[in-house]
Amino acid sequence: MAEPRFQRRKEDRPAEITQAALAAFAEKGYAATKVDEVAKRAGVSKGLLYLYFKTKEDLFKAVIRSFLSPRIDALISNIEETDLSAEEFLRGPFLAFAKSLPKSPAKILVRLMIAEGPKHPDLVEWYWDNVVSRALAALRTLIERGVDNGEFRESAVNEFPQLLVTPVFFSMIFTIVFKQQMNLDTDRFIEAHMEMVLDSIKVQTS
Amino acid sequence: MAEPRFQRRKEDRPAEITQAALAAFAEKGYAATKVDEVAKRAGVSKGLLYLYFKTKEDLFKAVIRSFLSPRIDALISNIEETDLSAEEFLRGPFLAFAKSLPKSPAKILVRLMIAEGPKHPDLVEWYWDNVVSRALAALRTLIERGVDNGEFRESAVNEFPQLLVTPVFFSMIFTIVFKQQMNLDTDRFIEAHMEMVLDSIKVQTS
DNA sequence: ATATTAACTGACCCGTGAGTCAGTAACAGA
DNA sequence: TCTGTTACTGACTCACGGGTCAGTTAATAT
Repeated sequence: MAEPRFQRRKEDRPAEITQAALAAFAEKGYAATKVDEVAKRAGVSKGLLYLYFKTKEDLFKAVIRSFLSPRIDALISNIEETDLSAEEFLRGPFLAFAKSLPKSPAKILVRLMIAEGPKHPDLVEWYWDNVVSRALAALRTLIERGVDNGEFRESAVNEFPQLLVTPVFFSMIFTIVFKQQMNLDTDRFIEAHMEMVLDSIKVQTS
Repeated sequence: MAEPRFQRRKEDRPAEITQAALAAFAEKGYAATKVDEVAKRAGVSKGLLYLYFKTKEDLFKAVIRSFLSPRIDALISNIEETDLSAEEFLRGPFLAFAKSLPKSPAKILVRLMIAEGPKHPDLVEWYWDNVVSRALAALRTLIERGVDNGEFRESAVNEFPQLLVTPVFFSMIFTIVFKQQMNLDTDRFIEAHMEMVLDSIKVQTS
């Protein structure tokens, strides 16, 4: 009759805890978030949390890893398998992805990486290997394809594919830090930047 | 004869302490930096630090304020008083300033603002009022001057002067987070972006 | 029913570091 | 040289939060 005080759900706990931790870190940052608080959000005792994650830092790393990998994998395979022209891909799927990021929880993770990265070098290394360098390589491939096609001229974007992505990061940070002060229209901001880039690298056809 | 154990230097202490705090925060971040450690770096006891700054948070705010104001004032009055054309100004003083930022301690402060900003809303407000909004306004004026001169066409940069500045922030963050992984040539990166922008907004004269 | 396993709880421990304050000594003035 | 002022010291307090563990209870097997 009496409700059981808890259930045993070994499988789901880690994901639930990670989710709760993301929310908590998002609100308060890493250092200011208490492990107890994360446990409470996940509907779990602190002791159990320490059964699944050895330390608070360990939990932090798990949060980052579990949320970033899927997204970036999707984009990369998208680039590799698309049969759109380079310009079409940039204007279509890439732009859509870029515009979605500042609205997604990813922006929280980016902030956490900036804030806590220097204290967790092995996490940064993982992040570089599994996310950043792969994304940069994929973008570079895309641009080169455009050059080979005769769509784009050879330009600094070949060397610095980051130039495609600066307004995305800017938007994420700007909206996090200054959300009380100003409401940046990130969609139009990112579109405008894309126009500038294409203006500059497209081969004139007239 | 015996060396005095300390000197009384009311005037210089605050600046020395802020300087020490900047260095410490830069290395470890805010939360992980101990007040004792800041005091030690400044060659001062913890008690004295608390004579000049009421709390650790107070110290943090003082650090931000004292280092950012001067730089931004210089840039703004520069824009207002220059007799260069808009393009000349962008290619000259503005570009030089933009390239200098990722190499200066300013990048540390930017990281601190991102990391700690959400926990210090009044600091963010000050930063917005005294630094960001003024800088944006000055840039907007500069661009409009260019349009009025017939140098530039009307473009998204009028509405989003931030577009001029995205690679600067990107460079600062990228070099902080990934300094072990990759050495971004921030000068060329920022120059390349400037070229793209000018390409895109310059009125064709040929 | 009973025993066994292991998922789970929460009170406790203890290092850490922000902030205090009673005392000390540098400097100024007489 | 003595005296008053106050810049300065550093040992101390105490709240806080990461991490532990002895015990409890849900689920499973016999």
